[in-house]
Amino acid sequence: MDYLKSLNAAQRAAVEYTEGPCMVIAGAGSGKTRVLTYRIAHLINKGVDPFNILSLTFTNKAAREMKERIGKVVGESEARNIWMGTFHSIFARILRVEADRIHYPSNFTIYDSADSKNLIKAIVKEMALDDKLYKPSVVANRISAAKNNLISPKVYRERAEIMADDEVSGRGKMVEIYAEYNKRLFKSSAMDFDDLLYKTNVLLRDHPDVLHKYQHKFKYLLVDEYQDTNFSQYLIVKKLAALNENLCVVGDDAQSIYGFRGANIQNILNFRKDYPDYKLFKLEQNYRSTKNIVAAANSVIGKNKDQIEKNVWTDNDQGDLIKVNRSMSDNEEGMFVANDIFQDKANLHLKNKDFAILYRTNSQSRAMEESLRKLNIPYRIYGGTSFYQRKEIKDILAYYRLTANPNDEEALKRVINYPARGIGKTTLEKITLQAGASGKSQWGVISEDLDKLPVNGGTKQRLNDFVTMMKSFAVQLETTDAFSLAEHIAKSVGLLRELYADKTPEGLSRYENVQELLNGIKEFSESENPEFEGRKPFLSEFLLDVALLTDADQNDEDDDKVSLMTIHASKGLEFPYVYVVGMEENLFPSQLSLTDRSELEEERRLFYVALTRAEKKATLTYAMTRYRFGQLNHSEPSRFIEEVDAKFLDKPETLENPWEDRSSDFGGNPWGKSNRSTSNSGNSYYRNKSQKQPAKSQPEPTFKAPKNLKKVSQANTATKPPATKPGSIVAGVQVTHEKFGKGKVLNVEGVHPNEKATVFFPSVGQKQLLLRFAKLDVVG
DNA sequence: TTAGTTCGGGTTTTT
DNA sequence: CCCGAACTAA
Repeated sequence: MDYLKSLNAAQRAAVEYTEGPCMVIAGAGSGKTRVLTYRIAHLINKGVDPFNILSLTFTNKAAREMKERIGKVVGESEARNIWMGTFHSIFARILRVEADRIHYPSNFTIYDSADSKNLIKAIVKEMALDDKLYKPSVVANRISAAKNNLISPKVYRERAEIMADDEVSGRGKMVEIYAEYNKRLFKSSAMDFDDLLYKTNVLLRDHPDVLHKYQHKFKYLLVDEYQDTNFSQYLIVKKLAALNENLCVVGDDAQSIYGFRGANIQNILNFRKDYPDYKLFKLEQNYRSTKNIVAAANSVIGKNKDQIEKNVWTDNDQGDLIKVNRSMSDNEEGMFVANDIFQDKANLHLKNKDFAILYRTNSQSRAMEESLRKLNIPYRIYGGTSFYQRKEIKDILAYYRLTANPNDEEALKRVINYPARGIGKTTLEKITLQAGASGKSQWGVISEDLDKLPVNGGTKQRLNDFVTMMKSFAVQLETTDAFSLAEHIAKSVGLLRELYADKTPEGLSRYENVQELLNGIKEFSESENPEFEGRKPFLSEFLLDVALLTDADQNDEDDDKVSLMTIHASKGLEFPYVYVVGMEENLFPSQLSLTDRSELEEERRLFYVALTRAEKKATLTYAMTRYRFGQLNHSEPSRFIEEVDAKFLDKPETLENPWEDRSSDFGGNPWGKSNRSTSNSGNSYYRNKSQKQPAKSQPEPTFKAPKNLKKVSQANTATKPPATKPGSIVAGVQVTHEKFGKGKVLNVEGVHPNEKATVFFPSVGQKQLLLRFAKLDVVG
């Protein structure tokens, strides 16, 4: 048991205390993962069957990596049998097994947040509510909060204070939306993210035999990032652990950054109430960062009121001070960071992957990317619009989803008219209406009750063709392997062709993305997994977890690239050199957090997380001006810079005067002289300087003028009489058309208001024009 | 019904 | 600036 020797006293105690409840408070960089890994390895070495261990992590990637590390100690064949994954993926798996208990099919679809919001949007529209008031994001958050606190629509109605909240905000119909939303999910054989936890609670509550089964199965429970669990998750853990109480939770209250998602620090604080005889371990020695970084981070987090007392310290070197840099603009900030990386790399012989750039919001990546590209520094963005969120990927996945689960409403809406097949908005509305009235899904309506649908024959035919096509895919679900069917569908619906035809750079990348997805499915098809008993997996099996995959789960080629990501995404990671950019008021801390103490404290913890990612050196940067929604705005340095004890900062005097001449900063920068955008930024800086005021106060008159002009010209066209007088257009007359010029009417057919004229224009040839629309003037 | 265009509004953070 | 919704033209 060599691994025990590599642990310090506190770590070792936590690893060896295997029976009974315990909590490990793990300061940043204190070897938490190490403890978790060895604890599990230790359990297995002591004879615990891996099948009896459930370990819940925050990301699937963390689970994968931990399994790998455990495998190195106890052997891979043992490690693979541990139940390890995120709450969502583990309990989705269990829900599929036990689906019939809660009256769901086991192949239920998992709606991602975009699907949820679309459904909410549709419901708000159907209920004829004000979509400004009932914004999908607002409604989704409210429903999500309810579900995370195990409040069903029924309970919601009974809770006066919740209902009162809605009334006060003018959203009294919230609970009606919630109820309908759940109904529609069920009808679609779908669950949203929160349902995966909610329904697990229902399952364990209403089916004692099931609870019993899993209590026996999971004799040892571990929960990582416990500070980020919500009530729903807390209760699942509590129930599962109730029999054996071999529960070990690991976390750090100082790193709780998911309060907006319902995470509840109180879960940590309440642990002692649920398990009065619990054992507490504190990991306080930091192995990651320099003394300066640790002390600076401590000085920041000390400003928070709510926290568990601990003393994080380190034996590491003193290290560099934390550098603070001011730039004139967001672009210049990007240039500074890229330039700094470039120079450090050369001077200190570092690799790209030694650097990370962290920001509060995804939109900040752009300025960084541009600058890195200019210096040919390879980088990788984590998060952002994830691969699976891209339109082209969601479109094609929607076909697969609908094939596997025809009741999936969101999938059906996505593909029924894409690529365009003449089934428009009106038709879809009729289908939805009838689905609501009949209790059937939309698919049920078009596949079973098509003759009752009040649409014309052509539309009926097209709907029928669509149904026939989808059925032809469905029959192959269990005969054709995942890749073959996926490829067949992509080709035969014409999606691949349509994307291939688009030769714009964006179109090209869309096509490549779809190819990448197909490659992924191919890989999956050929993977050898005992679950599939020697045959190739089916497409439905590929779909099971796809909604739970995120960018962080993408294969992590050990490329030598600079990492760019949000601070949230950086949790649990570490890098020698870290830049925290956009250190500005209203950005970090976020504007939305300023009115609420607990939210501001969460922002501060976020800053703490950012700082403690750094091993050797941290750099904080902020810009005086920043583009937001395409508009230049003035910004102030973040209060968090002030909150770091000044003795840990390298904050040059020159920062005091924002308008001094800094043009020499550009001397010897690696961009060279020819680079236009460098000098562009310089120009904007000088322009600001000469006006001696920040750019924000400029009212931008030049911006508005053309807008007004446009409006005027629009009004003019609107007041023009609709050109064609009824009855004046007959075969033989000469006409003029705004675009096509002179022409001769050859024929007029159809009855009002659908008269269609065939007109010959010497300029463009023969045209069919609807008189109701076309502006035709009779000549003479 | 569809395609093309304009308009308005949005930015936290993510399983 | 960038997206989707709404509007407009055919």
